[in-house]
Amino acid sequence: MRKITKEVTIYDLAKALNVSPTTVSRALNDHHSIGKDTTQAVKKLAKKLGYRPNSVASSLRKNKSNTIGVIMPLISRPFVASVISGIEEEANQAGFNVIISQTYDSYEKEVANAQTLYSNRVAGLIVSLAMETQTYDHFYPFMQKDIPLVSIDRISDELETDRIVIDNFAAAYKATEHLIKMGCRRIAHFGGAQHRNVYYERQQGYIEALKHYGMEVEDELMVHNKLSLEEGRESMAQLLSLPQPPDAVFSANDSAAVGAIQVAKQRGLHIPQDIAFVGFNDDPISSIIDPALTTITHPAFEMGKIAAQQVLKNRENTDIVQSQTIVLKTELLIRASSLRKTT
Amino acid sequence: MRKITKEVTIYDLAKALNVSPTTVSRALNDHHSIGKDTTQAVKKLAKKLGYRPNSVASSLRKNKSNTIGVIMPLISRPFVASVISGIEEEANQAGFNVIISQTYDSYEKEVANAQTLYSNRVAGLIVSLAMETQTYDHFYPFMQKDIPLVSIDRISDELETDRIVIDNFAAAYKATEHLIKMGCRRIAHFGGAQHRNVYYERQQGYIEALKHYGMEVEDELMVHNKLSLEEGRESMAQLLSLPQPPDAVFSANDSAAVGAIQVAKQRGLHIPQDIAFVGFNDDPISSIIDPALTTITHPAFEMGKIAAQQVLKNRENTDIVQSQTIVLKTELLIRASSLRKTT
DNA sequence: TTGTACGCGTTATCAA
DNA sequence: TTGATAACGCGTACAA
Repeated sequence: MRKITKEVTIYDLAKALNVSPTTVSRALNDHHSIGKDTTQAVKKLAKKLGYRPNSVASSLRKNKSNTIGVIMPLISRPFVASVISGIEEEANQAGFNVIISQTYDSYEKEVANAQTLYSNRVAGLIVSLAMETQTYDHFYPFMQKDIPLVSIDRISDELETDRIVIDNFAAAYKATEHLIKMGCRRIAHFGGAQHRNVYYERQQGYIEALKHYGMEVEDELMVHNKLSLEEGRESMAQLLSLPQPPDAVFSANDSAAVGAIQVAKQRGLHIPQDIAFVGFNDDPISSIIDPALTTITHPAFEMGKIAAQQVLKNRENTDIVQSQTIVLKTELLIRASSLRKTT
Repeated sequence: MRKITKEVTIYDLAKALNVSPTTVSRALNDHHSIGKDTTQAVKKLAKKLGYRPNSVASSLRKNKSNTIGVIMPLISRPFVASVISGIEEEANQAGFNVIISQTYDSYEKEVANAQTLYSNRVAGLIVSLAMETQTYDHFYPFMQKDIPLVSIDRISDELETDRIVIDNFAAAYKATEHLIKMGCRRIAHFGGAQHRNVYYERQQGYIEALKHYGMEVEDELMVHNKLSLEEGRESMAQLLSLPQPPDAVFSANDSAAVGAIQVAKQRGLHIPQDIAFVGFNDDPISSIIDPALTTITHPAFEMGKIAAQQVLKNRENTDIVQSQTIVLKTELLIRASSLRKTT
């Protein structure tokens, strides 16, 4: 039979040491006003008796927990997993925990998650919006209570928060320009939902590069799908059945690009001679596919760290501060899938 | 200037409706003893006033939160990400949240995470042990307080908890047997740290299969590394420089197998004719590498769901129940990397 | 079916 | 440098 031991509280410590609970509380929190010996004695006894701080009680009293809430579309995406690791690292260093929740790109789930995290009185919230989301009222309670709110990657103009993003437009422009310089003349694009900033901006970067180099922007070469491996395959098949198929694809993510490469290979096309590919994200699969996929690198871990830093920084800040937008650098990582010639 | 609105509490609702806070509390929790009209009126007003339950206060009062703690080695591993999704799905359905923490396979991190989760009074804990961990005292407080504790995948004999695992021995046996039946005669093995059950069992399955088919178990063919892609490469290079290199590799995970395949291809070896490969986990990269990697499928999502179910089931259970071990099925997924002949 | 009164463990406030 | 006291918001024994 297991023994259910009663919890040790600061009262128990106080009694045993003949001091007040206040003193114990302060000692445990390294309050400056407590004598060194007292502090040491308290900590020593706490250790001896196996005292475990009850952060629930502390959170209630302070009306704020030591937990940062995180809402992400899907943690199994390598990009997202890295972002979370970055958040965790920074949060843990500051003694904060992280509650992670997934939306599966559903608006409903996002609303539910936001409410739950609010109920848990998270000290801050880091969000990457669900694909579906187009209204933002569910974040209003956080803003009303001045709970730091930071958007990552997938943001919205209608949601005024600190933002950690990359320059999707520039990255896409660079990717497309690279294909052009490699001699590609009919460049297709796989894009995602256009109401989500990242996909819109990537498509705009693509379009702008084409225009700048005097190439036509053709609707039949701009495909919108869910950017899964499967849909990448389907879209590729569709493009290859055009009277004039493309000689390159710039995909808004790696999964779809990899699917497309698989189809192209099956059809006996030579990559990159017959058709070149550029993806986006630098997921692990991008370096495994053969030929290796040229892609855009994302500083995901860094983005997570900065997001957590912003939350921690804004934590005590009741002032009216302008929301910040931090834009991180991306790089074009050239690999075999697009390297038609060496410059 | 943002307004900091005061929180709406059950007291506010009570006053407005001229009932007691008790009634409000019960109504919100659908307590049977409260009249239908009262309940409805309370809920309606709660919605109108934007009442948000304070789960921190509730947790303190009940001395138990509605949060399940999760400790995993590294969430960016596809297997782990799936497990977490399974946990989340089940937990959310029951109105529970999930706090996720990573150990990065470090013992110290694991201890710290356990303490933090304990301080947060999680309602249960789901753990997949860090590679380093060899002592288990940090889980003792949970057992003492009868907080449901469930181990997943990476377990220990010394840690008596419910367990959700796969039959690593059988899976490894099947994988090795498959290679034998494909005509391989010098089968190497990539294994991980042997004090961690999963890697030990996989190696034992490998050894047992060799023995059963009258093949010799050679030390030089059993390589232990960290099973990363990079170390897979190194180990492969090393094996290929043997006087008698292997004609097959059974790797305890996919990453190392993929690295090995890359090296074999670079050396001009034909796969699977010259050398065959089997991995473990069915990670996304296993189907992207060319030739596609034969591997063992893991019901990761399912394992997560069951783990959460166990936690929820044991939640109110102060009885002395024997800890359960649930073993899930794996499958050998045969792909081109090992298919030397069709049977 | 509803209400009264208390306590969960901690910290903020004010006083000493 | 320390202490007494109240309060955070909720749930529950007990009473009505």
